[in-house]
Amino acid sequence: MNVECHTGAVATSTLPVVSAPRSGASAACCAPLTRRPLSAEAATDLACTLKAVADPARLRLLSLVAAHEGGEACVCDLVEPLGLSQPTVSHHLKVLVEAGLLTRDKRGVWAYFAVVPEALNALAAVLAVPVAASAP
Amino acid sequence: MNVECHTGAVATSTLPVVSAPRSGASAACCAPLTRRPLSAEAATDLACTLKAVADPARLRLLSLVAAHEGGEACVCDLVEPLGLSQPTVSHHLKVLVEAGLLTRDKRGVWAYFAVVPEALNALAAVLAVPVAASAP
DNA sequence: TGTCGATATTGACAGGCGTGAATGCACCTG
DNA sequence: CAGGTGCATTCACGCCTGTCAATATCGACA
Repeated sequence: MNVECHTGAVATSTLPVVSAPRSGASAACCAPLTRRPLSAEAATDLACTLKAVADPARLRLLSLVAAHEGGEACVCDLVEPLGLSQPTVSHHLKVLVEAGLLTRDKRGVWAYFAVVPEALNALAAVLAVPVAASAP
Repeated sequence: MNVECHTGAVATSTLPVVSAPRSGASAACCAPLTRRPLSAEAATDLACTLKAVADPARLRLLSLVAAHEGGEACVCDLVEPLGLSQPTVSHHLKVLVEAGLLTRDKRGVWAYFAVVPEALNALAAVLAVPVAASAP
């Protein structure tokens, strides 16, 4: 497992989800995981994005940011409720941004983060099992 | 991060998804991640299940099993396409089973694995962003 | 310009995790 | 019963990662 996890695009495929917020939009937009085997490369990419989400601190960050007033929050809003140090929170936020799940908007001294719904929805779409997954 | 990741139930909440395949069904069945902050405990549980999925080998396993004839596959069907050793494949399968994402059915000498659609769908449901996540 | 406050980066450490070799176990078959 | 086969477990190793302390960077403001 030495994967780099570059930008955060998970098999961007050919059709972007909505309008590619950054470099590579988000998670595999239209590959229902089940149905047919993933290629090793596609699996690696998907795993990169999932790894970004598979952490309690980052899940709470996503949750906190989304639930925050205006749909955005700055680091100072997040440090206390998480109970982690500021550098650690900053680190997790960076991971989420690089995975395309969060956007960073620096206004003055503050950095405001907001969730990218398309990214989360794309992830959900990959995991979801289509109605007839095993019935050809 | 020292979390145990016991059975694989992610905040089973009160209403089971379909009929709890094992001990604790699967992933948080009805908590849209966004909307309101996750508790530390809920986040830990969710992360446990997500960690089980956030691995290239295990993603491919899920994919291979689901796409396999009959919707089930035994270890010997999976070792070669994955390119990993049999013990490693067995290890990954165990992780997926303990996360409630796969079922193990030992018939004679062979162990047949099948995906638990409810578990994957529940995971997807948690990640998906409801239509109006930031508009109260 | 100098200082303060908010955030990001670096360095270092401990623990977790993916991996394979070797081995054990259960079940079928002769 | 003996041998073989499919799968699980144990052990050990190395990389990855989450965390914090210390420090750097950048913008606001007097």
